[in-house]
Amino acid sequence: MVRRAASDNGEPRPTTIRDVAAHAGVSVATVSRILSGNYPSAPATRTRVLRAVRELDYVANAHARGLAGASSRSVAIIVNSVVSPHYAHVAQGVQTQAAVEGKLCIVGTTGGDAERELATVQLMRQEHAECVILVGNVVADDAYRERMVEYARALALAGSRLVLCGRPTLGPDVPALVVEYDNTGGAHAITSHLLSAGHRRILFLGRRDGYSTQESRIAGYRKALADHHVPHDPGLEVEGTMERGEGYRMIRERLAAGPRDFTAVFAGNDLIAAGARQALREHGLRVPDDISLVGFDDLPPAADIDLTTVHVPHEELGRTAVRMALQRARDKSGAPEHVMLGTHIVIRDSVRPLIHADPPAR
Amino acid sequence: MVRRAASDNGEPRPTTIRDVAAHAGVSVATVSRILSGNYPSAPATRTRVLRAVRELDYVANAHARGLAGASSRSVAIIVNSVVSPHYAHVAQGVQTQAAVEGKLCIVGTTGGDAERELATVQLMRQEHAECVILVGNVVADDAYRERMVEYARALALAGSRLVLCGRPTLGPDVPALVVEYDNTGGAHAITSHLLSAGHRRILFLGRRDGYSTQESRIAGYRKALADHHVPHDPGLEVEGTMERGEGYRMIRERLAAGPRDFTAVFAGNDLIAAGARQALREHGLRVPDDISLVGFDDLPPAADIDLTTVHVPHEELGRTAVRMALQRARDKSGAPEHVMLGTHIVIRDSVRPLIHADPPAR
DNA sequence: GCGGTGCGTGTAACCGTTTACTGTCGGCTA
DNA sequence: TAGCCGACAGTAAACGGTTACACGCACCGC
Repeated sequence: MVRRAASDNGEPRPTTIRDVAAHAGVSVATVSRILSGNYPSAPATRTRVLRAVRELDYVANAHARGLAGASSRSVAIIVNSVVSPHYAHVAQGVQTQAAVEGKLCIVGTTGGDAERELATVQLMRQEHAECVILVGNVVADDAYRERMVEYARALALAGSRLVLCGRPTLGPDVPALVVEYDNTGGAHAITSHLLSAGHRRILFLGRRDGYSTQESRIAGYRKALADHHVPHDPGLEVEGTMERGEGYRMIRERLAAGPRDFTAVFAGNDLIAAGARQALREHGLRVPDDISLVGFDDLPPAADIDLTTVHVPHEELGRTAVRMALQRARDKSGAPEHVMLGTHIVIRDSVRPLIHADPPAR
Repeated sequence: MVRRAASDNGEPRPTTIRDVAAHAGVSVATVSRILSGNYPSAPATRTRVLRAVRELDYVANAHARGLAGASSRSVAIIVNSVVSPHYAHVAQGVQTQAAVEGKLCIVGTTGGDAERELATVQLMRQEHAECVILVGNVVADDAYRERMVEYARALALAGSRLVLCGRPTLGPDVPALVVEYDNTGGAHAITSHLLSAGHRRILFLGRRDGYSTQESRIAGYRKALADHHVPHDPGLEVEGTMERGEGYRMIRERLAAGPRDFTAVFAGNDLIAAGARQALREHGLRVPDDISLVGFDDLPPAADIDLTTVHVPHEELGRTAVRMALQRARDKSGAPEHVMLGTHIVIRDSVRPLIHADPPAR
């Protein structure tokens, strides 16, 4: 069947590689090769083809390319939410590196729901993204883990690499790359900072179970206490989710329940710290004069409220994830499988040395 | 050529629709129809096919689908940056609505650069996204506008709809949908709020030229002054970009330049307001006791600093953009082309009535 | 008993690329 | 001058779906 020329019927359609080939008087293979770049071609032909591309305003169809070619030229990122600064910064890193490598960036959100996360991974599987970057924690029961392992295998089979970004591995024999950051070290450092300032009763606000980043942070907190020979009081670890409102609630309830038995607060992230700060202020306690407060993440609220916190290299995390995955696609053997990025504390103005011992009530 | 079965050679590959068809003992057409949903099919066949899909862990190849089918099932959003709360919230809305409609979400970032924006639109054109949502302002020279119009036509030709989200239209005969929000009304309302509290000398912090949202906001500010018969002093309009640091800088420089000649500050957005607030505080001026301050956007920093501001329905903006575009894809005639979303002021604690007239120095 | 109807399914063309395999041609070597 | 080689370019077979068209068959009314 003869192919329609762009002008021979009423309905216009986007120009295809065949139109370009015809216009330049060459075959489609030649056009394809010249556009792909790295094939030998006569300068004259090359010029003719490029001129045809320009004159016809041709852009290649990504679906056809993805179908025929080996690679989809796209990178997928799956996060809890796009508005949460933590994820947004990682996503920014992913997007940046994707652009550098000439890849498209696809995003999916889960709202923290394990079921939606699994569904989104399937979606990305359909898409044959070159890599699927999973960011953030979900509470993982065994059924979830099992299905995720199955999906990880399927992804590997389809040629895309799964990258776990700041979350626990799936197991030794599951094909996945891991890029994480030093939660324990950061928590240790900032707890030590408080301890060095004389604080002994430090309230920890966050999650204890199921969320690996929080578990690591609390581990760092405990280890710092131990290293400084300060007895560990489980009663100082308060449980709450990672939102601003929860920080507010935790402090409110704690202060309502009895006399204050702590001189410093270590919030599991900056959002919680912001909420906690508000509750403290409403209770007449000013940071840092009356009480010291630190957070974790070094994200927007932190600078605004002069919070001493732990800096997490969020964008670098995203960039590294993409880089690792694509590097591994090129060179199966030489590329790293596991990267740990460092963290460091950022000192602002939310900690004061403890002058005289504030005797704990409890 | 006979098609390989999944097991007949060493290299495994993802299962295709043919594998499913073979496994279920039907033709590929039947599988495709059953999976697409809306075709009549015998219950027995249907069950067999679905079981085969499950047993073989089949997922359709999105590229093949996009190539063969009419629609790409994807939605594209192009923003300045993913970390900026304004864009992040719009993106969240887009993502949410895309998920509801079963579409994939592709994101591109421009960093505010017109050239990158154009390149990103081309990228989305390759992708044949069902709609391309452009958010945010760029300074538009004529060359830019001309190329964008050309791209808009090309997008329309390829069957995807361009949506301009909170940015000026491209012209009457350019195929594009527009969804915007009431900047002028919001600025008018919040300026009136200050005026009603007795303020007469209100410093405006923001951009005057080239950025349509800021231009609309300043127009609302001026109109409110006029409506309240307050003389307009161009000297009270301070020029700066939309970052936090700029708010800080503008206030610093203003206060350093001479005696304070204003009793309230209207910041072009909340970020600027946060920066301004810090500069004011460092200058010994407390908000709201010594000076009133309002912002625009109602984004995260606003609640933290108790800022009275204008609420912009960011997520709704994103959702509406997707909904409009897809609705229009279904029904070319009946769908709206232009939507204006309302804004309203949110009163917190950053404005105080002016008790006695603070005589302007200038 | 026969054409009509409609449901359910199969056949195969097509979507727009990439790329393995062939072919051509000019120039160089022996 | 024959033979070979390398540089370019063309032919056509994939890639994995969707869907127009054709077809078989059960059931209907006459």
